[in-house]
Amino acid sequence: MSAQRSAQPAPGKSAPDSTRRSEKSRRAIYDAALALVVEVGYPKTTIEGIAARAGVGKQTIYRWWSSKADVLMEAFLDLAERSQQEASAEPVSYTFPDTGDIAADLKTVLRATVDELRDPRFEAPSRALAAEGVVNEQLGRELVAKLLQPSLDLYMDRLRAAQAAGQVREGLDLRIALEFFISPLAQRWLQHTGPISHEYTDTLVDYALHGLAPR
Amino acid sequence: MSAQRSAQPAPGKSAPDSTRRSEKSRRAIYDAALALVVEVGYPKTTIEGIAARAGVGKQTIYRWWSSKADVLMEAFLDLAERSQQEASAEPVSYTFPDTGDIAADLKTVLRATVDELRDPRFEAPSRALAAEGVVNEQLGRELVAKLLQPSLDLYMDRLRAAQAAGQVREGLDLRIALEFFISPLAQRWLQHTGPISHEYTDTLVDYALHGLAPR
Amino acid sequence: MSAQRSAQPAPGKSAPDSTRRSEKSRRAIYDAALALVVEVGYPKTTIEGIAARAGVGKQTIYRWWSSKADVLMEAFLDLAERSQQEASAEPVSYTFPDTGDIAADLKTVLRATVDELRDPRFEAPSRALAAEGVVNEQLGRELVAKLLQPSLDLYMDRLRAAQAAGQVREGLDLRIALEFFISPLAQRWLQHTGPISHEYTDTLVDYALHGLAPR
Amino acid sequence: MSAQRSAQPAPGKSAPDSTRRSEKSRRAIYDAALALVVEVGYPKTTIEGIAARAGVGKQTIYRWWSSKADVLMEAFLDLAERSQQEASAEPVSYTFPDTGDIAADLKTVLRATVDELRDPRFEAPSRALAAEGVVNEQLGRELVAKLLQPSLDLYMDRLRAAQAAGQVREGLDLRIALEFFISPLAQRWLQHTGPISHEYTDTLVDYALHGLAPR
DNA sequence: CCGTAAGCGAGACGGTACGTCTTGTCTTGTG
DNA sequence: CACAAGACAAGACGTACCGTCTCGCTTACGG
Repeated sequence: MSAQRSAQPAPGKSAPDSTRRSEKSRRAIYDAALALVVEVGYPKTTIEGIAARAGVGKQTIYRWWSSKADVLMEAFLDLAERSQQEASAEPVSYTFPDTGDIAADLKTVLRATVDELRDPRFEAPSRALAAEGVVNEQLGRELVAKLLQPSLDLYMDRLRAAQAAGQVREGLDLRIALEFFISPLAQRWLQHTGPISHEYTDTLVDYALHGLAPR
Repeated sequence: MSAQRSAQPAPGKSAPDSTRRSEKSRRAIYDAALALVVEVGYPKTTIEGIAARAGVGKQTIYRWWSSKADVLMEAFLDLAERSQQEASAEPVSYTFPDTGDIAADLKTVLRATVDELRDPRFEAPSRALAAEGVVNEQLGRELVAKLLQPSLDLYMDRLRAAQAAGQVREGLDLRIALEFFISPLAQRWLQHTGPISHEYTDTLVDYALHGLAPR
Repeated sequence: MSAQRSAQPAPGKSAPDSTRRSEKSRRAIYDAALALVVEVGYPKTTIEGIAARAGVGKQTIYRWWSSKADVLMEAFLDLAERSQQEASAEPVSYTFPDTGDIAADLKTVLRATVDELRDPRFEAPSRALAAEGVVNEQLGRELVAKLLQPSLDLYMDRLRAAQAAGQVREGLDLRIALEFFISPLAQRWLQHTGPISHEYTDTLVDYALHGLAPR
Repeated sequence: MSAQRSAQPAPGKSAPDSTRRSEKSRRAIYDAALALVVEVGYPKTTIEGIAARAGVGKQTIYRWWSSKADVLMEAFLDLAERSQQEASAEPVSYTFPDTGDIAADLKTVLRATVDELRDPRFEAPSRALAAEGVVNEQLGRELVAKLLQPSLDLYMDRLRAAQAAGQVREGLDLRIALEFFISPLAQRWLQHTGPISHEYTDTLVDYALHGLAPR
């Protein structure tokens, strides 16, 4: 992904030949990066440390990625992909449950999200990336596009179905409606403004749907 | 503020005597820190740089603050205080408008918030601190307590008044209700998930109040 | 001594009033300086360390001395004076033995010198001062004048007496003759070019007197 | 030389690979160190200053040397080697003149030594190293072994030849005899106890040989 | 005998250098 | 030619001292 960026002409520097890239090194770097972020935290995770732990030369990292955040982002995307493939038969894309009961479906998904946000394997790198994205707009947008947007699209689809089924008022901007479910949880998690739990997301769904329901 | 922290026993290191602290240096450090964050960004803002720009020895920074984030947080709190005092007759505390129309009042305040989030003087340090808070829970909580909570309390008061006036349904958890106004804006700003504008926050208020209104 | 230097007009800075000087502080500073040089070595002996150990403000040191070497020099002179007063009835000045046998007398004195050079109470500060004097000519000359010269004068007197008694050839430059006894020992001690012992100095005396004896 | 020291196991820190060492940096560091010692004096010569002047990172100094004194010692040894190679056809070792007249030969060599001690290119670093050696026994012994001993050996050889030729008494300890020529000059130079000149060393030779001559 | 001006302990201050750590580039061999 | 290894220039880190500068507090003197 970053390799795509690097594959751009990159004036003056001839781009590396990605066909000869060592898959073993890539894996080792991902693993080292994620492990270090979990163990010592993002700020103390250094490129040198990743290289040493991965048994890789520093140049191998600089050749393929442009920054520590870039490494971590790819490592995390890879982690997310792999753990999805574990969890589901379908290779790449999540599916959003559709039992016909929009409230129940949203609660199910949000409960799963809460669990994920609390899983320490995910929490450390997610926070690190989120923090980086707050300050670095380019990386932030990339994160949103690659990590967040796919999920949001599934929500949107489900909400559209609910709207078609008359469970959500006509004419609503679903992008904004969606935020009533997502953003409060996001903010509590990002800014430590409150505890997150299944009860909390359930309440969120109830309150928000109340406002979205047809009159 | 940091002085209060430093006033804790601080085992092994005798705490500095805050009565002899140089006010001039403190001011110069605040100004330098804020200016540098705006000019070169948070990661490239260094303690050495702040010291040099403030015309101050590094030790004077390390004596009174524990980290770059700590310096910036106090500098920002100080900035916030000063710009409030400029803006209002009342010395320290904001007031939340209460025209009797909860929708209008919320829109007013949120529009002001949008303006503030876009003011470059505020944006750079706020983002830096927010990012730091995402990753560093202790600092995150401190930020929330000192910067966010006072504002949230004013929202809560206003919502309670609206509830008393019958504009908001009885029995609602206002802390959660509040998040419908605050969190979507916060997330859009923090994560660059969407544009923020007066129109957006107006819509937010309309949608959210719809769900909170009495049946 | 340094007070005498400081008592010079010192343009711009009014000289401190030495009549009001705290004797207790001076003593404490001497003791601290000597103890630290013995314990941690000269380079790691700092003015701050001396002040802290002496329970004295830094300014009290800077008021009366111009440098670490200056403090140590006075402290050492004081030590030398005190240990002389212990050792002899006569208050200040050494005496050089005169048994009529120049060889025996020189051997006696040089043996005592060897013992002193090996006394750890003296060795650390002496080396420190000597080293400083190698590099800092002004201090070096001061050291020679105050510490070395008085002893050398006694040697000269004794050699003159020996010359009068016909034990040393007429017409010799005694200042140079003297160096045959003193310098080899000095060099061995200063530069670690060889071991120093009573046997060594005895041999030195024998060899040297051989060259100085009348033909 | 330091590389040899560094080649010791050096527990915990893997030793740097001296085959990849930058010769250019080494030269630049030597030059900078010597120049700074001459220009600003040893105490004001800092590692940072050397690095800056040599256009070298500080780490490059710390990688190969353990202290300022260590750098200077190697720089000085290198200087000494280079200026010997300039002066003589024979690559490394000095030669001591042997005209058959021991007095004349000693005077020649000592006059040359006096000239060297007064050459400002040599004086500043020599004094700095000598001073360091007074206080730091390990470094002192290293200095003696590497700088002084080779010269002393040549003296010894010459004295042995003189002894064989009947110009010096049998049975004398030549190591001690040697000191009559060397040490007085050394002390005058080190401790500023007297002026040094060709006349002085000539006298020294005359007086000392007098005592060493056969009866 | 009382104020006032020193010396004093304390320690904050603007600085400089320390020795360490990391960055991103470059170089040297190996596979 | 990608790679592991790691030397290199650069520069920030947090610490230790430097020498100067207030602070209050004795402490002795001089009006």
